[in-house]
Amino acid sequence: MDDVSDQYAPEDVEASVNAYWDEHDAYEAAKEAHADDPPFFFVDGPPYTSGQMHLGTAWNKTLKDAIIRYKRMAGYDVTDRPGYDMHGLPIEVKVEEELGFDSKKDIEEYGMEAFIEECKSFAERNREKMDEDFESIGAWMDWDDPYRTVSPEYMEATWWAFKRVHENGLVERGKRAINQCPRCETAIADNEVEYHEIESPSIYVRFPLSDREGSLVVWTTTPWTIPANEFVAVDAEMTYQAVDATRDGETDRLYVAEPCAEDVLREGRYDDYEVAEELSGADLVGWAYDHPLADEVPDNPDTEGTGQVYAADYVEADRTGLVHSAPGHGEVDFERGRELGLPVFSPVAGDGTFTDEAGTYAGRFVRDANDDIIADLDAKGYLLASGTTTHRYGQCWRCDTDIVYLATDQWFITVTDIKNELLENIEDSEWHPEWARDNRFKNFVEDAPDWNVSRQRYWGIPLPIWVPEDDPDPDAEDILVVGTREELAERADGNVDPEAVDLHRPSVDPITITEDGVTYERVPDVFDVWIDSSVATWGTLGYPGNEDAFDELWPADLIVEAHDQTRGWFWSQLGMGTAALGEIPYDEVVMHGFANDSDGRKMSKSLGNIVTPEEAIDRYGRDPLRAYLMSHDQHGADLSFEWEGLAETQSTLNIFWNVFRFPLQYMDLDDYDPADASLDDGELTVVDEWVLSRLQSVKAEVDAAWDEYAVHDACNAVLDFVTEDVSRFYVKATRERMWEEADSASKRGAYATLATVLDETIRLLAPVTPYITEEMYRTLDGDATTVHQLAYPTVDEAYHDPELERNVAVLRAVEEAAANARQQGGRKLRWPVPRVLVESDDGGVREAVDSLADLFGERVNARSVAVVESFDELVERADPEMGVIGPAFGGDAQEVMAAVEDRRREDLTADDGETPYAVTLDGERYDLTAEMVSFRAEPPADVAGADFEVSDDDGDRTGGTVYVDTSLTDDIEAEGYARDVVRRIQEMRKRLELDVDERIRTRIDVADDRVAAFVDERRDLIAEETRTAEFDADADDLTEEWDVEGVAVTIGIERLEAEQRTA
RNA sequence: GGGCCAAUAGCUCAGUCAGGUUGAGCGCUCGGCUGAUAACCGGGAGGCCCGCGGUUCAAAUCCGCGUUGGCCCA
Repeated sequence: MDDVSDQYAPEDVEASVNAYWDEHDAYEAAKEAHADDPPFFFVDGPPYTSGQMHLGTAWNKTLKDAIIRYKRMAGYDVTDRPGYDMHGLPIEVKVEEELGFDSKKDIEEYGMEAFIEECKSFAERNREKMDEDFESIGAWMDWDDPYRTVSPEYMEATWWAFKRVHENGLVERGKRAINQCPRCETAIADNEVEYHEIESPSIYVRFPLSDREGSLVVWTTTPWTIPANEFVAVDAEMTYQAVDATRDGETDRLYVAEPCAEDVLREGRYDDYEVAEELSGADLVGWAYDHPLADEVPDNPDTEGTGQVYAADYVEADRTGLVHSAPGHGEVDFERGRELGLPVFSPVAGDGTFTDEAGTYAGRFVRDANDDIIADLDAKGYLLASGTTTHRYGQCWRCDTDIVYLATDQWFITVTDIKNELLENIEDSEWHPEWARDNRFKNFVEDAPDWNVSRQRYWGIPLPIWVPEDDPDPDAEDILVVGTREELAERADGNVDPEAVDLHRPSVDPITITEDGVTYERVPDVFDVWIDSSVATWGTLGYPGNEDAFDELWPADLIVEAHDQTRGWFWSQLGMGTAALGEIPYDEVVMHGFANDSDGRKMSKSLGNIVTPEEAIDRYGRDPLRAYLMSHDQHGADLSFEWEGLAETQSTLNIFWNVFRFPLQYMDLDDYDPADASLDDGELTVVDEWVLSRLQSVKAEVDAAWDEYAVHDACNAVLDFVTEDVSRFYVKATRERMWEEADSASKRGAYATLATVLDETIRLLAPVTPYITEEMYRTLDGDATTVHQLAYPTVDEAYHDPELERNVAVLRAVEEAAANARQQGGRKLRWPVPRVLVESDDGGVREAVDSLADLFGERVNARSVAVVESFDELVERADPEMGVIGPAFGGDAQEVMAAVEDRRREDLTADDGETPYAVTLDGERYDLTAEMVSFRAEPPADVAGADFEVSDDDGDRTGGTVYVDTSLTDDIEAEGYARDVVRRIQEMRKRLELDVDERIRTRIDVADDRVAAFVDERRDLIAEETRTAEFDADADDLTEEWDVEGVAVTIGIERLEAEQRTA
């Protein structure tokens, strides 16, 4: 116990605990201790291995770690396998950057296999770094065996699932409108598209009508989609106008929506116009027009149905009210085109260049061709107006390249076919907070489109789809989907070793399968990386390779992620779980928030407001950071990171440290072992009983909080208990008992109580602050290898006494008021007061104080305590009412006022009963009416009062007033001065660094004779309190002059010779 | 453009579901305590509860419309 540091130094504690954990395999011990407990299947949402830990991931892993530690202590065998998401475009893009690549061509030239190797080693390097990061914040997970999405077993889990999805009839190949990143040359999912403001062309184009005079006017920001225009959409309900517009003497007939007419004509710089006709949108349907770029793009399908007006629900009265529609370049256009049975024309390649189908524009990058297209339209007289506009536009989430919308052939999981099942399965999961599921997640799932799972890339899990070699566009029933490596080995042409095969590209690419005379080859695509993590619940268990664990554990009991995962992992798992197995793969979800900067803004490089976990740990330590993060709302609310808040948390833990350290030296002196503490040994006082009861209440509160995974409530309840109840009240009330030299039942009771409180508090906080609690546990007990293998404390009703808790709550409110009154009376706590009166009209309050009167008297340092319903010594003093006195007495009013002011009621009361009150001035009597004087009740001289307030059993407020009599007697002065002297001697002892029990020689010279007499009178008390063996005028190891209440007191102390030091 | 969440003391947050005198911690300031002492405790100052409407005897709380921030979607 000697090596417990005076000051809570997180870095020292954490370093020593870390070394201890390593040396004693504490993590393994904790796991082993609960190996036979019922299982708890936690699944780690795999972080992506493209970067290092930031504050948000630190929060996430800390929360998971706290829950895992708690669950373990609560008696579960917890699955704690961490995971890493290691495939995907983001890593490819980083590696491309490292290698200086610009396009897929560079990759092909470098060699696919070499490139994939680079991606793999990049992901592995990052993973190892992240292992260290997560371990560095104390996350106890199975770092020796994380699941990695690149491992053959894990990849197999996706194949297996996808095969199930196919068997369920939910795999489909088809043309869809997709987002294409022209740089990465792959389709990207809707949720991989990020939106930003860009400047684009803004053009108004005339589409000349075929069968009548005039033109339709459309507006677009993507001139490059006009070559693929196939129809114009109108709102059937909207009113359209035929407008004869005149410019430079020429008149054009233009068709636009009525609300848009004026704007369009202004844009077209027409001088004048006349409305020739009004029509509904429905009237326009079926009208044919000539494609304005028919000459330039001869391949644009000129079939039955194209080049016409149709109604569509995506039309708004915006710009022109007529919408240029190109099914090959937009999702809504695509859907409507499909309904109408129109062909899909998308003359753009994956790299964003026009194909040969685009005629004169072939080979040009689409956005580079905008100007030519505009010029061609202008030359042909179809350009009504041309300018620019800023608007939101999608870009690739990884390389920030603006996307192009294309219609290409992709592989889909048709989750829209099972929408109802998805929504039903959501109901099987419990979310914290609830609104995240019922509002946010449900809305998202309702709107979710089919899942495009194919990516035309390299670093990913290859699609396990084989298609007939002579049928590149097969129906779903004509494809083969392989579910396992074993199956691949069985069905493949040629030899495949299931143990050795690397499922990555390019090694799987050449594998063919021949069945029933048809040879199949693998489609070259890889999976969308969201597929990888979507199978994490069984991937974690090594399924399908390992079936036992799956049968026992699946589905997951709990997952824990931030709110961005509604669209991510929460969704992908629901989608995959439902499509493959018909079930949601997790039972409970904790959705936490984001770590923002102190202004609530996102931390970002560009804002320069990033706080790293490393910096936070360097400045304040791991436990303080963990406790700080955990003390904030864990259910969906964002955190605004504040350095001051972190500092505050550290000082809270410092209080915990002090509470822990305080009894050690006394226990040490008495050879008391806190590990053997028993509440049956010694005598429990009312404060002991109280703090033990509070401990039961706190455990009940903490238990309820953990049930909801409200880690913040659990953490704060314990920390509040430590600071508020243990430090501020219990320790203060118990100090003197520990200071007693002789062994006593009371002291042993105090030791046992504090040892019990510490033991349980340590265990209650262990999940959140693992280092400091381990250090404390090792100091106090250390019997088990680690505190984290012990059982989480539970409520012991035998020590629960709610009535006592209520009474003490009243006592504390009253005590606070007494301190206030003392301050008003100018009497510091060290000086006793003759009496304290508690006045309350509430019987419950009086009973509470009565029941604890002795304790109360001690705490407020009062010689006597009285509890009364009303304090009968209050003095009513007069306030003259000048509004009445003035008019009544005229010139004498000022003197009357002075005579009335502050007089006691009985002194003012007229003795003849003629009038209520009277005063006499220079022998002349002035009668006063009741209206002329008001009274206020005041305590008598030397008594100060202060109000207090408490809540009663029904939660209503009640209270009263505390009166402190601060009058002095010789006896009180003597004790006051003596205690002032004691206090100074103690400080000097401390300065000399004397042992607590070391005896001294003391000299006291008081400059004032009266005070000197008081001090002399109490020499015994002083000697006892300061362990003074004798008073000696020559004691001078340390001499100091003090000012005690304005009197100079010179004090000297001296060590005794060695043999005399202990009595 | 749409959905969800948040906005309360200088700062971080309770209180909002179930309407009934806005609380705590930190900071500031004044004081106290003292062998937990580079620790600890008390008093005080400090609030148009984001704004505007509405419901109600009564709104921080319920409803509507906005503003700002966060997340998600288009």
